[in-house]
Amino acid sequence: MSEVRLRFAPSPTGYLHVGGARTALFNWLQARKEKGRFILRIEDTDVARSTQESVDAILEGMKWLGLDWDEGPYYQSDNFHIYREFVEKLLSEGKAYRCYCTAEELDAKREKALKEKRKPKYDGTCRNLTGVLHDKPHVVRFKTPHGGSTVFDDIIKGRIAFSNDELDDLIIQRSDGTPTYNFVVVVDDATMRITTVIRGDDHVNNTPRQILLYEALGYPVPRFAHVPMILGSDKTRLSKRHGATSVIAYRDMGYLPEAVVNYLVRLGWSYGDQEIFSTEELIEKFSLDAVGRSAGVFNPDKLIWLNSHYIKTGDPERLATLLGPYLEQKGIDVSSGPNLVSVVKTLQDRSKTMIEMADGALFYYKTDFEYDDKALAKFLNGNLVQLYGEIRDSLKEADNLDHGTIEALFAKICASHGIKMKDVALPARIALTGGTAAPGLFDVMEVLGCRESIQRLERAIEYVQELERERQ
RNA sequence: GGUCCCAUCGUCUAGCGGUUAGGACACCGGCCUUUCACGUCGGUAACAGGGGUUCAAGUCCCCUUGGGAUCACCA
Repeated sequence: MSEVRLRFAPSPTGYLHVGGARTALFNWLQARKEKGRFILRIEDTDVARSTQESVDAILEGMKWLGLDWDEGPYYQSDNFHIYREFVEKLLSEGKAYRCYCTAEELDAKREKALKEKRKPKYDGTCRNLTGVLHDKPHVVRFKTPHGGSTVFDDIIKGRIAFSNDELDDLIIQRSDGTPTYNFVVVVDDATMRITTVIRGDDHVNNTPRQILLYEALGYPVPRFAHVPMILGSDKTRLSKRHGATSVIAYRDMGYLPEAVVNYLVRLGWSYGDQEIFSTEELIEKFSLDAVGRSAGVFNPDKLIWLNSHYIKTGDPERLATLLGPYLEQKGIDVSSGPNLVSVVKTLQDRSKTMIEMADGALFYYKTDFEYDDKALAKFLNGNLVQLYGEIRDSLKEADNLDHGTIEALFAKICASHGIKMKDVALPARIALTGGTAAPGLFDVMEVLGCRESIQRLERAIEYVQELERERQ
C-alpha cells in the first residue's frame, strides 16, 4: 500500500492569490484527511520571472492560513541536472528527438497555419531527421504517438478524452538546455511519487500530454482533480480589478485566517447545508467528490459575514493579541488604556473585521477625542451640565463599577427626574465615547473604570459649558 | 477557429427520477433596544432554450444558446 502524497506547486511570480490558496487548501485537506503527506514545491523553471520575494510571499500566505507542509519547499531550479538525464533517456530510447527549427521559422509556420485556419501544430519537420550535427542549436521535442486517444478519469470532472492527433510534439527542453514546464511537472510528480494531483482546471488541456510523458518515462500515472477557477463579480477571471486577490491583503484588511479558509473551501465545495466548519471538521468532512465542476464567483459579502461570525465567536484573549498590532498601526499605545481583552469583549458583536474593531476601540484609548456636535445638539437644553454632574457624582459614590450597579445607578437617575433611559444614556454616551456608535454604555463604563469615566464626564461638562457660552 | 470544460435564486450552493425546488450571503419588512451594531421573525428571488427516454425529469441522453479554459523555446 503506497503512501498518499499530494503537493501544491506554485510558480513564484507573485503573491499567493485566493485561487492558488484554495488549490493549496484542497490539497492540504485531502492530505490531512487521508493521513498522507503534503509537499510544497516551487516551480521556478522560468528563471527570468521567478523571484525570491514571491517565494517568501507565498510561504507567508500559506503559514497565515495554517497550511503546513510535510516536505519542501523543493525548488525545481535545484534539479536541472535530473531533468537533463530524463531528456537523455527519452532521446536514447527514441521517444524524443532534437528539433533544429528556429523560433522564427516556427512563428512563421504558426501564423501561416492560423491564417489558413489550420491547427497551429508543429509540422514534424525534424521528427524523423537522421545524421544531423548535435552542436547546432536545437530544442528537444517529445515524440507524441500518432493515432489513438488519451483518456483519464478526473475526480472532479469525470472522464475526459483527447485524441492524440490533437496533441503537439511538445518541446521538453529549450535551446538553452533548460527543461519546460510540462516535462518538469511530470518528472517531479513522478519522482516525488505524487498520488493525486489537485490543480486549477486551466491544466486539463495539459493533462493528456503529461500522461503520455508518464507512460514514456515508465511511471504510474497519478489521479487528477481539476478544480474550477474563481471569477470576479462580472464573471471574468478574478483580478485586482475586483478587489484584493492576495490572501495576505485580507489579513491586512482585518480578516481572520479561519474565515478565509472557511470561505475558500465553501467556494466550490459543499457539505449539505452546512456553512461553518472548523479546521478539524473540514479534515473530517472534505471530499473531492463533492467539489463542483463549474467556476464560482468570489463573493466578498459572504467572506465578511464569515469573518464577523468568527470574530463574534472567537476567543477574546486571542483576538486581543491579534488586535494589538492593528491598534498600534493607528498610533495607539495599548498599555495606556483599559484591558485589551475587556475591550475586545465589548466589540466582538459589532465588528466585521479586525480593522473595524480597532476603529471601534479607538475611543477607549484616546482621551482627546472630539465630540459629535450634531448628536450632542439634541441634548443642549440647559440641563445637560447638571445631568452630567449628577452621573459623575453618583459614580463617585459607587465603590464597585460593574454593569449591574451602573444600570441601577442610571435607573435611579431616570426615576428621580421621571425621564427615560435614553434621555440619560444617549448624552452620557457622547460624553464618554464622543459619538453615538459604541458598545453598550454600561459595558463601556465598566471597561473604562470609575476614574476614567468621571474624568470624561468632567471634560464633557467643560465642553458643554463652552458651547452654551457661545450660544448666548 | 480547433480541442476541452461548464450551466438551479443576484452570489455560494442542496438536490443524485416522484420535493410546496431546501439552506447561506446580499436585499426588503417586523420585533428587540441606551446609540451603532448583534440577535430574532418573516418576505422577494432560480432549474438557459428545444427535443427525446420514462407512468414520472432540475435530476438520464442529444441538439441549440450562452459562458470559460487552452492551443509558447510561460507556468
